Amino acid sequence: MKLSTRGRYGVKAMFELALHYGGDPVSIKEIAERQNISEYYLEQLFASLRKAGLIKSVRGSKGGYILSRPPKEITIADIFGVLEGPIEISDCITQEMNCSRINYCATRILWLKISNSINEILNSTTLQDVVNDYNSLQEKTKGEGE
Amino acid sequence: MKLSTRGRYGVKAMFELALHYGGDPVSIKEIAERQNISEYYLEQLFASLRKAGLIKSVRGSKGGYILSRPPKEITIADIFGVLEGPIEISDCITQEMNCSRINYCATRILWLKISNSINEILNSTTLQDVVNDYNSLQEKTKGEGE
DNA sequence: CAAATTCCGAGTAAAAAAGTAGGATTTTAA
DNA sequence: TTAAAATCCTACTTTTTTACTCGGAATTTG
Repeated sequence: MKLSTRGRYGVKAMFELALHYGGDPVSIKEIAERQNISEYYLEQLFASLRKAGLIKSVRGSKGGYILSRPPKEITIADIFGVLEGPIEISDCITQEMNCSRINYCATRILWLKISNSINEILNSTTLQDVVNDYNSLQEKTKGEGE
Repeated sequence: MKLSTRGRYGVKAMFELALHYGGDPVSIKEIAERQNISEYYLEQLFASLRKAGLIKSVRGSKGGYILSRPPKEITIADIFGVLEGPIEISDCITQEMNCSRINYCATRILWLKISNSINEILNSTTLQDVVNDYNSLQEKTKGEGE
C-alpha cells in the first residue's frame, strides 16, 4: 500500500514554495536540488499544479514559481487531488453495477468509510501546518548538531 | 490514488468466509464466482492469507477455506497488511537518511500523521463490522426489488 | 478410482510510474 | 543586442507493478 512519488514530490516542492511565500519566485532547479528530485520530472508535476491553479509561474531569467494562494489556503488534498487523482479505494463507488448483488453494499460501505476518513485528514491539513511543524522543529533542534 | 485489487479482492473474499463462519469450508471457485474474481488470481491471494495465518485450508474434495479466527478478531488492517504490504506513504520513514536535511522532518511528520490516521481506521474495523453492515442492509432492503 | 479441491512455482501481458530529452518561448541583465 | 536562465510543451523510454494465466502435484471424498 504505497503512495506514488507524484504526491510526495508535489508536497515537498509545494512546501518549499510555502517557505518562500511572499518572496521571490523559486526555480524548479533549486527545488529539485534541495529535495533531490529529478528536474525534468518535477517540471511535469509543476505543469499540472499550474494548470490546476495552485501555483503561478514567472517566466524568463530569475523566474520560477510561487504559490497562488497563502499556504494556509492550500490543503494536502488539493495537491494530491491534482497529482494522484481522486481517491479510489474501489470503483464500486463510481461504476456501481459491476459487483455481484450479494455483497455489493456491505463492502461498499467499508470503502466509503475508508475514503471519507482519508479525505478528512487530507482536507484538514494545509501547507501552513507543514510549515508550522517545520518551524517548531527548528526551534527544538536549535543548537543541536551542525 | 488508488488501492490495488489485491486488498479489495482480499476483503471481499474474506467477507464471504465471514458469512460462512462456523459452517463448511468455502471453495475458491465459489467465492471467485460470487465476487467475480479470477479463480487463479484469488488462489494466490489465499496462499498469502493462509501463510499469514488468517485463514485455514481444508484440502481435497469438499474442501475449501475457513477463517482462522472469529470475524470480530480479524481487522481490515490484517488483510491489507498481508495483501498490500505495510502502508508506506513515504520511505522517509524507513530509510531516513536520504532526504535533504532542510525539510526532512517537516514532511515526515505529515506522512506519519497520514499513515497513523489511515491505520487507525483499518485497525478499528473488523470483518464482523462488515458483516453487520451487510445484515442491517438486508434488513432495510427487505421486500424491495428482487 | 474419479472428481474436486488445495498447493506450488513459473511465466506473461498490459498498464502505470518514473524518468529523460529536445527544442521553443520568455525575460533579465550585462 | 545578445547570452544566460528560466518556463513551456510534447514526446519518448525504461522500469516496476499489477493482474492474470498455466500446468501439474498432492490430498481428500464418495
